[in-house]
This record gives sequence, structure tokens and C-alpha cells, in this order.
Amino acid sequence: MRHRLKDVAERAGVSVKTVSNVVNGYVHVRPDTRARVEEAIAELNYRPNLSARHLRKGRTGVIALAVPELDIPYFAELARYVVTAAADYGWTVLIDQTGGRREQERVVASGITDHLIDGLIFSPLALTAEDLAGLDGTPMVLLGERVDHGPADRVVIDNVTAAREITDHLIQLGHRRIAAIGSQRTDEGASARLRLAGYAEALRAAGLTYDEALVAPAPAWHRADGAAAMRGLLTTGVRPDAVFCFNDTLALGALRALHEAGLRVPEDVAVVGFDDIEDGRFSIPTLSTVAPDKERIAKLAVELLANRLDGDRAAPAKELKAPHHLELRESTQTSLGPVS
Amino acid sequence: MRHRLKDVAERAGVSVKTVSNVVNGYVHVRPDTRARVEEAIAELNYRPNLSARHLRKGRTGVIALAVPELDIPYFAELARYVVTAAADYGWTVLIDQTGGRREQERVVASGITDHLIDGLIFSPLALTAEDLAGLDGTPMVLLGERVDHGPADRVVIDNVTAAREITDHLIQLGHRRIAAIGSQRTDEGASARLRLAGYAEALRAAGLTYDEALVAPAPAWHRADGAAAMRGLLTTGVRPDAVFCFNDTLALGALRALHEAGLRVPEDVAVVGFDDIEDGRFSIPTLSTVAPDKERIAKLAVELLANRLDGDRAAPAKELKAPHHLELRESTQTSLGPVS
DNA sequence: AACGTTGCCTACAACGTTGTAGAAACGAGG
DNA sequence: CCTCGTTTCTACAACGTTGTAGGCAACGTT
Repeated sequence: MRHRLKDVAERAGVSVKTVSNVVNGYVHVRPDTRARVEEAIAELNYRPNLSARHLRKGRTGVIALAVPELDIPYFAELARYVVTAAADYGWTVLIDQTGGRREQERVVASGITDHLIDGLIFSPLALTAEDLAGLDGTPMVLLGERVDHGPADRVVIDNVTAAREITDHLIQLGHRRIAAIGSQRTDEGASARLRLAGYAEALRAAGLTYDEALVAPAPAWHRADGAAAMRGLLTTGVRPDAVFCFNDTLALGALRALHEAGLRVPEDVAVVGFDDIEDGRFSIPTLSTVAPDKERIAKLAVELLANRLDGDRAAPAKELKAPHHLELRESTQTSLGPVS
Repeated sequence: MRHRLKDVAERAGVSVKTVSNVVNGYVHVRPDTRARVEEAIAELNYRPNLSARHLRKGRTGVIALAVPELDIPYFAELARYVVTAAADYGWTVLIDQTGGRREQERVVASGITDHLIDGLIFSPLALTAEDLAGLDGTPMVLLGERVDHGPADRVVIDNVTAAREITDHLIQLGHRRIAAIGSQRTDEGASARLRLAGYAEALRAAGLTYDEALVAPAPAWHRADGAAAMRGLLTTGVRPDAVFCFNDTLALGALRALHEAGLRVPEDVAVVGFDDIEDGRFSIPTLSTVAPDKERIAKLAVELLANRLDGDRAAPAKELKAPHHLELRESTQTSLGPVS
């Protein structure tokens, strides 16, 4: 049922290579020969065997995207943009889930890459620079700041500035006891460290004191962690009048906890997040947040990979910055009319 | 930098095939030979070339999962479970986005499958049975009811029963003017048709009349569509006292529209959804919904594919049913205490 | 008429792997 | 010492594709 070049060649009465030439659009083929071959291809419903082609060419046309969890909205949205951007280069995207576990991330970084894919776009959580150091082969683009000074290309956003800006927004609105949710031990969670730094910067610039009691850690950045952290903050006595959550799912969890505590958002407590996931545009209240340009991040990552594949593989690693902006919604200011 | 069996063989002083045997765990290899080979493998950091292996074996170890959109939470969660289930079989999952466009779905069904993947798990929106009829080759498992009587294995849930049950729940609570959001023209949206049927069944069984004016279509099933449909229902005059949304994102949009209209959920209008996505466990209010067993769906789909790959490819198509249950939360009954 | 150029096509080898067939070494049983 | 079976290993071919080298016409130029 599956046909090969040879079958097509026999049917069309030409050599195998001629069929290959037709398939690959080689110019020096007589129109009538080309027609005969194309007819045979259509009749047999011939499709090239990609494994064989790739074996021969050394390229597979497949890139991988490795993310911690697919059902974290931020990564799902990012994945969507990467798939779209990769399509422009004719690439198929293979998606890997690492679960954020260092072991699995190492497997992905070294193992999966072998010969099956041409390159890798990688959003690591737990991986260290040493894990990456020994890697030969496959070109890689890292997303986020987890691995500083790594040997690979990278796309980042300016986390510190973004965090400072959104915190500033809260300060401008008159809030003074601004909590932060999402800090993590420093050996993981580079994003957490940078966002915390931006938060602290903004407080300092405004002459507010940085209060440890207002900074709540979150083991992961899921809704449940945000809700738990918020409940924790509410029971400590020093009730905050605003909360900066280090991502949107934490913020959605915090909204939930505030709701359960009978507090109004933004009147009693203002809430901001980070990531601009779709949920935050429809939550009650809608969520003010930092909006990284996810489409641009994906596009830049794919471009970096393309350059690396076609160009000098030994060139020094590049770091590109993607833009972001603030999306101000109901969770920091009262009613804005219907959402769409 | 990339090494082959031959390089390992030379270093270990054995034949290429012996290295292959070690790599593949063939038993009849002397322990000291095996040790020498393994040492050479480690020194060179050798990894098999999968393209070559697959060319030789006729299997790629990769399956594809094709879904309409990755950033629809239901599909993202499903994708996660499929990736996990596939890992048990040593398979890598390549994820494809069709956008729900028929053209792209046809490409995926025929084109992408060629030799790059061993099988396909496919959640089509627009594909017809004819599109599938002419496909040779790649084993396929369909998710959902879009293509009736197709030639492929399939995993479904009992949409009609589930829709009836959740509608019944609204009726039990005393609601009488129950709207439905998400109906679609019948040539697409088989799920919509079945859920609508279940809704109608429940009404009939309770002696309630089916009112066209209470059934709102939704072009897609995103939050924005749910909000728009809900606003539409609210302006028609016959205000419903409950709404059955055909999926959770529609329901979240509906919650938003009700909130903007100043109506309380569930006191003024009760709302239920379908899919049990994570957002619904943290929304305000939390969302009552039908919870299909997504993990089981993924597992069954992968198993069907495995059987098809290992067994009789000409065997008649099987259809398996995955279980579901109701998750009753705040959007149909008042406060239930803190969520986790 | 002899020559080089161009267009069209083919034969062959190679990509890296594994299945098949069989050779070499070894031990056990006669 | 010979035979037989088992263990251990190797040579070769093949999976389906494409790059290279080259052959053969047909053409235009000298």
C-alpha cells in the first residue's frame, strides 16, 4: 500500500533519480516526462519517506519545543505561537513535557535531540549551566533566564523592568502595603528572583520599605499555590492593600482566596499578575498584568534557531529581548465596561 | 562531533554489528566485550541516529496528536495526558495544530502522517468521513464524534447522557427556563448536536418545553463567544434562570457577561459547563461541569493505537467509551467553602 | 565535419542502522 | 580425536532517498 520512488519510476518508465528530481522540483526535466511522472505519483498516491530523506540529507525538518507543562496556559499559548512561527520555515514541531524536573530536562537536552530533530527551543525550569555545558550537537534556543551565561542562544524579556513597572502602577494608585506572591529559593526560579528584584526596586524608588512578611513564596506557580499563598498573607495580620503575583495563574488563585475571604478586588485589595494569559481577560474581576509579547518571543526563538542551523554553529551565543507592556484591567481599577 | 556505530566499533575494536547488539541489548555478548563497547559509547557520547534506525525498522517511535488549538485548555490538558500515556510505550508525541480548518485537517490526516510517524491521534472539528475514506497507511484513532461511522478506531464519551445529566441537575434545583449556549450548524460540531440532544431529552423528560429562543449558537467555543451569546440571551427579554454551556470556556465567558449585567450566579442565574478544565475550579464562582475522564481518554487512545500497530491493521474499527461524572460547584449551588 | 555546450536522463554510491547468514571458538559427549 | 551444539562475533545486504559523475542527444559555432 505504501509506494517508493522505485514503484513510481517503473510505472512512469524512468529512472528512480528522475522521479526524485521531479519530486524535488529539479528544472531539467522534459515537460512530458514530468507529466508522466506526476501522473504516476498521483495514481500511486506516492509520498516520500521522510526517514530516508532525512538520513540522506542530515536534516529532519522537525524541531522540538520543550516546556514544563502543556496545561499551564502561558506555555500552551507560547506553544501555539511557536508552532505557527515554525510553519513559516516548513518545520514541524515536536512538543516535549519536562514537568520542570531536572532529570527529564537533561534527558530532553541531550537525549531526545539525537538525530530526530534539527533544533530545540527550550524553556527550562531546573536545568543548570553545567547540564548544558557538555552538549555537543543540536542547536538550542533557551527561553527565559534560568541558565545564565549558558552556551546557547536565548530569548528573554526584561523581567526586572516589567516587574518594576507593574509595581509602580500599584504605587501610583496609592497602595502602600504591596505584597508579592511567587518568590522561590534562588537556585531555581530565576524569573522569580528577577521579578522580586523589580518589585523591590520599585518600592525603594518610592521610599517604601521592603517587608519580608509581605513576600510569600510559592513552590509552583499554579492557581492552587496562589490561593494558598494569599490565604497565608491574610492570616498574618498585616493585610496588604495590593498584591503583585509573579504570574497570572498565581493571581487567579489569589483572586479566588480574596473572594472567599469576603474581600473586594480592587476596592479592598488590588491584584496584578504577569503573563497576560487569556483567562485573565475574562476573570472576575479582569486581571491587570504584564503582557510579554509571546508571538514575538516565539518568532525570535524560531529565527535564532534558523540562523544557527543555516549559519555558523560556532558563533557566539546571542541574547534577544522581546518587548512587553502593561495590560491594566479591573483588578487594579474599577469597572471598565464589557470585555471582549 | 556526532559519532556513529562505526566510530564506536573502531574504538572498541569490534564490528559495527556487535556495537549494535550491545546497544539493543542482545544477549550473546561476552561481558568484557560488552564492557569495552559500553566504555567506548560513553567516551564518544554515542547516540543512535533515529532516522537511520527507523528507515531500517519501518517504525519511527513517534506518534502525532492533532488538535484544533493548543491554547484551548481542554486540548492542552488532553495533550498533557496523551504525552504521558505515550511515554509508557516509549513514544514521542508530535503535536499538530489544525486550527479546526478542514483543509489543514486533511493535510494532517494524509500528508503529515507519511513515514514520519507511526500513528495519529486526531481530534477533528471539520473533517468529514469522505476525507478519511481514501487514506491508506497510518493507523489513526479519532477523538470525539465528528466523523460518524468512519474507518478508524475512536474514543468517545457519552455526550448525550452527560448533557442530559447536567441539565437534569439544573432541573432538580428547580430551574425552569434553562438556556443552552453553543449550538452549531449540524454539518460541523457533532459534539454540539449531541449535547443539544441530551439537553432536549432532559427537558422533555421533565415536561418542560424546548424553546428555540433559549438556544444560543456559538461560532467557536471560546470565552468571547460565550460572553457574546450570554449578552444576546439577556437582551431577548426571556431571561433564563439557568444556562447550560456546551463547554467550560463558553461558561466562563457567560459568567463574565452575567457579572457585567449585574446578575448573581447562582442566585439569579445558574451556570454549568462541560469539560472540567482547571480554570473552572478557581473561577468566581467555581463552575459546575461535566468532567470527562481525560486521563482515561488519552490512555484508551494510546492503547488503541498500540493494538493497531502491533496487531491486525485490517481489523474492524473499535469504539471505546470513556467515563464521565458531574462536578457540582458554586455556579449551581451557594458557597461550598474554600477550594483547593 | 569537428567541436564544445546544453538539456535530459541514468547508474552508482552513500547516509547509519539492523536482520540474516554464517564463521570461528569453545565445551561436552561419544 | 571427531562430532555436534552453543556462544560469540563478523560480513554483507538492505531500508528509501539524494548527490555525484557521467552518458547520450541535439544544438550552435567554428
